[in-house]
Amino acid sequence: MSITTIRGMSDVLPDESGRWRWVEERARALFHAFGYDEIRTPILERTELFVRSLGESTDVVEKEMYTFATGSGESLTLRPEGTASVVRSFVQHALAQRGPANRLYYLGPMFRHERPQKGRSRQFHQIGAEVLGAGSPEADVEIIAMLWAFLGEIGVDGIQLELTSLGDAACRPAYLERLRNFAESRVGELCENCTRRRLTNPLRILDCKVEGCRKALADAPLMTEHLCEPCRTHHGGVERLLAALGIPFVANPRIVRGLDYYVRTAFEVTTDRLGAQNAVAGGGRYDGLIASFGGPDAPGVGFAMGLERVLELAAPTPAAAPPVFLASHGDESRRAAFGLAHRLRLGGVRVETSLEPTSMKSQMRRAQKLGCATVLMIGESELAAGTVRIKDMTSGAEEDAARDVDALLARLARAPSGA
RNA sequence: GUGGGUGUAGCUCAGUCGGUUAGAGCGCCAGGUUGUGGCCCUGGAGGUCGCCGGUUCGAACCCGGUCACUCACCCCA
Repeated sequence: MSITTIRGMSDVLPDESGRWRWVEERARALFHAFGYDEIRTPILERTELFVRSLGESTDVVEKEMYTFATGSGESLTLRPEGTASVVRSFVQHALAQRGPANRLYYLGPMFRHERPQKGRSRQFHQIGAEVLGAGSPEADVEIIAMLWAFLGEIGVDGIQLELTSLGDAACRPAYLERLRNFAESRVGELCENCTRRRLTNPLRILDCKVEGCRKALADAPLMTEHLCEPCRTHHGGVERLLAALGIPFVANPRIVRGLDYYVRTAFEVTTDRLGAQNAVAGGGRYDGLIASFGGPDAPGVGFAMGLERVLELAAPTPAAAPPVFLASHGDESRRAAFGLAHRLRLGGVRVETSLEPTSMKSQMRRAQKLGCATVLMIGESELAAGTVRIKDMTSGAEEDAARDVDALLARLARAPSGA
């Protein structure tokens, strides 16, 4: 084998692509019911878009982006997440003019240059949704409810919804100061990582897994205890609405988001079944991001879920209808069968045939292997009679029927296999 | 970027103390009645033993290097 996929990027082979399609189609259908429309943005964007939206000192921007320069010296980046592009598009095309709130979803590949491991690859796929232009708790809860409903629909279990508020520009700076001071007072007890992080990204020390840090920070001040009045009201509204919809959540004031743009609501859907990775989906509110890109002062909230991770946890894929096999014997029969297969296919039936002249035995074996419930056969006698033999693979019964496309289509639609 | 584990057929894996032509199961292809599946039987295709170098009369096996995959750290979807 000479040329292979590059590290961290994999093929989705025919045996698994049906599962991907199932999940994607269920998402589209449900999101549609919630009033969301798809938005498709380019996979490649100007590097600046991500640097400015995600934050210069985030891990994603600092070390995980696939960035390269074009011949003319522009710096481009393969998107590491979806929200930045949606916001860019919202501003560029003045989508605020479409109405008070834009409900959008997207789906597709994202790229981060990390060391691959279980549940983490360099090209991965996300399905995400955003509400742009609505700042109410209802918007947050609608999007969480949609996410939660989707995960339930495809049979993902063993998950929990974690929720917190990250405050906003009015209350977060003062809180961060308080947290820094607290960390400073315990600096001797912190791990090496946290000793450094207390300056660069103090929130991060709150979810450190090192035992010593957990103890040292057990009574650290929490953002949720220091929210300003508007943030507190908003957060209370979110919790109340979630409860009203019967969506179970656990308050986790130590949730840390990897991207700088989040304010107020932040949430995560977690599991303990994905190896070291525990996030299935995550999201939150990002009021201010749109304005910072020159758009209207519109608030926004959204989520993204990792498709590979969801695929890992979802129920088995529902079985697809098996094809009908059209077997033939003899050159002339083959030509007749070739034409019939074409017309049946135009009628929407999935028809398998042998593309080479092979024995009836071999064709039957193939049909068996494919799980066909019905096999159509054309040989010398059927050719002469203008009929087709229909075999029921379960009972083994055979009968002859007129070689009439409409009649066959009607019949196959009723049969256990076919359209 | 750092550490651990693993690399033999499409897949899962055997392979003795270093020994002659590298195996099994599954899968794939064909055949076992003249136009008929499953079970069974027979045959066939398919290998740079990850790669490079070293030790040796001789290496899948021992040594060094390297690459890939994988798990974990870090971080996240």
